[in-house]
Amino acid sequence: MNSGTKSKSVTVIDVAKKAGVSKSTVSLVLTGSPKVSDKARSKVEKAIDEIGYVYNRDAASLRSRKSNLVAIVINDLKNPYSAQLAVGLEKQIRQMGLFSMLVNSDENVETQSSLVRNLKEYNVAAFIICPAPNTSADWVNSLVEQGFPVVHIMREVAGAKVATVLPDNFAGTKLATQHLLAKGYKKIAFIGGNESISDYHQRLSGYTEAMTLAEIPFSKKLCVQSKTNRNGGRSAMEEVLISSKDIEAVVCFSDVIAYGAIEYIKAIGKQPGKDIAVIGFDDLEDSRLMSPALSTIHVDANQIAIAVCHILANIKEGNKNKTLIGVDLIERESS
Amino acid sequence: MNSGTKSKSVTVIDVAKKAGVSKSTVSLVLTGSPKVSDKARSKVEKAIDEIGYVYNRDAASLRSRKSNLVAIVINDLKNPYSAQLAVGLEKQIRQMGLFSMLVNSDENVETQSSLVRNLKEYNVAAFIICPAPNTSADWVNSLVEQGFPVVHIMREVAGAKVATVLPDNFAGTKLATQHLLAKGYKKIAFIGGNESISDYHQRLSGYTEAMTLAEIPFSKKLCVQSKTNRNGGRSAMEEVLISSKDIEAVVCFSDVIAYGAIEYIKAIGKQPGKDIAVIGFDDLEDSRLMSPALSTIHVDANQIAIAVCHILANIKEGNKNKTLIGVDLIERESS
DNA sequence: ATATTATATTGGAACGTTCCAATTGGCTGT
DNA sequence: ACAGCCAATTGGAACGTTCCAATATAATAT
Repeated sequence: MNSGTKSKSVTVIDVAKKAGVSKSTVSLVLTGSPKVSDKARSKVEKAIDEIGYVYNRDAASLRSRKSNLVAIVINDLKNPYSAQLAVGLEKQIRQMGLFSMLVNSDENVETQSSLVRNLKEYNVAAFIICPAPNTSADWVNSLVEQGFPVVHIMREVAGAKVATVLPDNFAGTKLATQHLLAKGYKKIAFIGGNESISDYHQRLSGYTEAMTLAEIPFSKKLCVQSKTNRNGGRSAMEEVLISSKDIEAVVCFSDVIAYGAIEYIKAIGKQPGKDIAVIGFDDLEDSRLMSPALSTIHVDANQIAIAVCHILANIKEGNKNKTLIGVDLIERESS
Repeated sequence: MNSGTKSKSVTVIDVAKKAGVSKSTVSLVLTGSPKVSDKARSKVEKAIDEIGYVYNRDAASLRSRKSNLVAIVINDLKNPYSAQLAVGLEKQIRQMGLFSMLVNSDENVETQSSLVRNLKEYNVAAFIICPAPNTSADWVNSLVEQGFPVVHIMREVAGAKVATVLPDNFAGTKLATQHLLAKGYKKIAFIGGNESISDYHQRLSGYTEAMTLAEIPFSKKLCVQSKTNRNGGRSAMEEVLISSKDIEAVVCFSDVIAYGAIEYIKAIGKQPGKDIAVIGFDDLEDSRLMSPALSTIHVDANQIAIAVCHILANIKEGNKNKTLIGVDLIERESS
């Protein structure tokens, strides 16, 4: 198709005729102006219903140079936490009286920039971006310089002059590691995730910080990177167990990684939570339901959404700050 | 904000001046017309780069009454299969040279109609809808009558005059059930899902058909409905085991339901795939990786996306047909 | 050469809305 | 009764693009 040609549209002028007022008055009603009389307003509203008028936002935003479309650029919709976040953002944005559209960059920086290029043409009012790996600061900064409000979520781009909302990754894995230390475990691994994304470094240093404070020397062998999907967790667990058979506990980069790790632990006939303690990060819904239920670091997606919308609402202030969202330790059966 | 006022926009006229041609020529270049000389085209393209011009689709679609925006209205983005489907659709639509925007109805019919009302204002060219439960045929039909191309996916709305693409649910559960029967199981339950959505009935009848053909009398007790999330599967499994302790196998409404069922089976100390066989529906990525790996009915999300785009491309034919996507039995450890 | 056709280019009108400056109408106070 | 004022309403211009009919240019045939 590549076209959606509607026959002949009902315009504001048709409404005006039907209601016996001028098109300007109709426009005022549509934009919710307070300076229109109740009588006129109800006449217009009645006419709109009768005549089946649909507001044409193309014309409106062309003329007014305004938009209430917010783009949410998600890195990977298939990731359950991303999906949860997207849903939370969507709801929150709608509550602000704005409208959101969701697109998926699939962790691909070229797809991401192509999407954003298109979205600019569609006159979006703002961008909420969970940046794909290797997103360049220059790219983001130029987007901002062009006048687009931009908020980053979950990941930081070094050098980007952009407001960023993300969980307190450092505190999270520190908490997780200290929880395992308190249980008496000493040989603790950190598995999953990939150094091409900023949260990896933060989560890794939370772990090393806790280990260092406990005066346990850092061992590179105990840190194994992987893809961020379940399979990645599985093979990272396998790899770390090959080099260090006596591991007592693992801090996982995410819940999904933990799922994979638990799969592998079960597969070799050991019991997660008993033979090897496991703790995740995110607190997905499934983590509570699985068995053994997964201990994890809870990150409230709604809180992130609320913080993002707060920044969006005050974007004129030119907020370029980092907002850290607090995290909670959730202790379940796996640790 | 509620506005994204850009200072002063660079227009097609500025490009024309810079390139030394008329605005009409620039427009022809932008729309990819073949009737513009190579020389003029390259002059224009150079000017566009130099001057930093962004195409204004609001103006374009206002004037041309065309749009290449396709809305994907998903029922529940948190559901992994929906997410997979959404990603597939997005990619496929982009390949057609169109642009897609994703919104989430959250299984709520009011949210759904509010979203669609808004999307109409944004001049979308077509709607791809996975209808929320209790979507009315009248509502859909009026959308079609207004001239919007509409394709339904995954679920049918009785009485809706709309092209629909969905997996062959009936064949799927029949296949699944016959697979279990061939393994020698006779006491087979069907759990999960909810009669408010059309695929439930189709999947249920695939099961009953297979049972009837095997001359096993239908027992209502063996069919337990539930919410479509993991928890639903868990409690459905629990419920069906209370009334019939001797169940040998379960056909699950979906993989997610199967995950819940397997949780419960493990929780009561039995072995899924050994004590009780389990088969799912969808074939999520995790199903292959978990242990025991889940037997399931594979439904190719990309094939669905391709079928949808095919219909979209030929929408002028007024296609109102049902397109069934073939399914495959995937035999793994759980059965 | 000129007439003919095909090809490229062009300026003005139009899409449906909002903005602006101007007008109308209803009050109040004198 | 009239000036003054505030509130509500209004018509025309403008937003940036595409469409259309017309013109300019190039290529071919006579």
